[in-house]
Amino acid sequence: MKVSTKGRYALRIMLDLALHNSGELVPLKDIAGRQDITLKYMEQIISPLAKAGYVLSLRGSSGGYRLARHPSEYTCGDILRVVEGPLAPTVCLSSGDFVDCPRADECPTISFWEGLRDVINKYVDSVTLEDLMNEQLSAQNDYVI
Amino acid sequence: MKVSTKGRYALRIMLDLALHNSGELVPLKDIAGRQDITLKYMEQIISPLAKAGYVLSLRGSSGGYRLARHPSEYTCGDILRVVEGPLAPTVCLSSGDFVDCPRADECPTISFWEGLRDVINKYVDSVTLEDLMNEQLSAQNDYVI
DNA sequence: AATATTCCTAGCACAAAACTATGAATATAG
DNA sequence: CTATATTCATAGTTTTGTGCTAGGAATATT
Repeated sequence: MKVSTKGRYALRIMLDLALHNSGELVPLKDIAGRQDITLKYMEQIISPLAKAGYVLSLRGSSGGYRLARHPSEYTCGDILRVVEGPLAPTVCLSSGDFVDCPRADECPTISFWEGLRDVINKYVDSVTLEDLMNEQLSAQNDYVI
Repeated sequence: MKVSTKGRYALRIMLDLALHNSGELVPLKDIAGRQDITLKYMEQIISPLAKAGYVLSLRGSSGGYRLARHPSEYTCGDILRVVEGPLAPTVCLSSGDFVDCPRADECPTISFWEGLRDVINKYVDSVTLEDLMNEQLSAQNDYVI
């Protein structure tokens, strides 16, 4: 029941972009330095986020990435699902309809797992990138005072 | 974010025991037949459940397992945690206190993950083995009628 | 004594996760 | 217009975990 590093890193990358959201492009090298994630691994993680239109990119010198929307318009669930796939606790609930399992009809645990899937998704969709930003900013204030 | 087969099978094994809870001992071989799980793999899965006192066992001919308590006294969370370990979405939340992560203090996502851990555990602890039994039994009735 | 079970431990095959590596495409800067 | 800095695409590698298989000891019943 663990979220992979891709999911966790994706959240940190998006949060980093949100905190440096001046309108200018932020090169991955900068984020890599701040977040202790290798450049090459980050490229792989941000790639699906770019394809999903969550971040905008420009190549070449002084290129980089920036958010496509306001931080309040991304839920953590949005971001996690893009890099992790469906947030479902079983394979039979991952592929839209329960194609795989021959026991699906009579399965006494399926509705339990559906319930779990639903509370997970409801929760991760209740927190936005902006919420994480505020968390971060208030923690910094605590530190300064 | 997947539950392993151990967790899923553990639930099915416990449910099978609950549905055959006549007071007699049920040998794993019987459960293996009904549940399409190999005997040897089931042995491994039920072992921690026996050690946790969730099932009682007797060796030898006409030995087997039975539930230690009434089905209503097990939550799905209880069972899953015994075989899967802590139901936490990150390693840093799995080992009691966040020992591992040097970033824990300033981590802006930790409370998000704590929230996720909490909703997961709250949900899995809200469903009991008896609930699964009722699900199963009413499904069977549907089928018969 | 034979048999049927749980219990214990080790190993193995496969898949997935977590990176690393190489280099092409492309935009800017000087 | 060349050097440089970036994204983009793809493939390879290493490590870890999952999902089982195997063999046999211990123990209770028949």
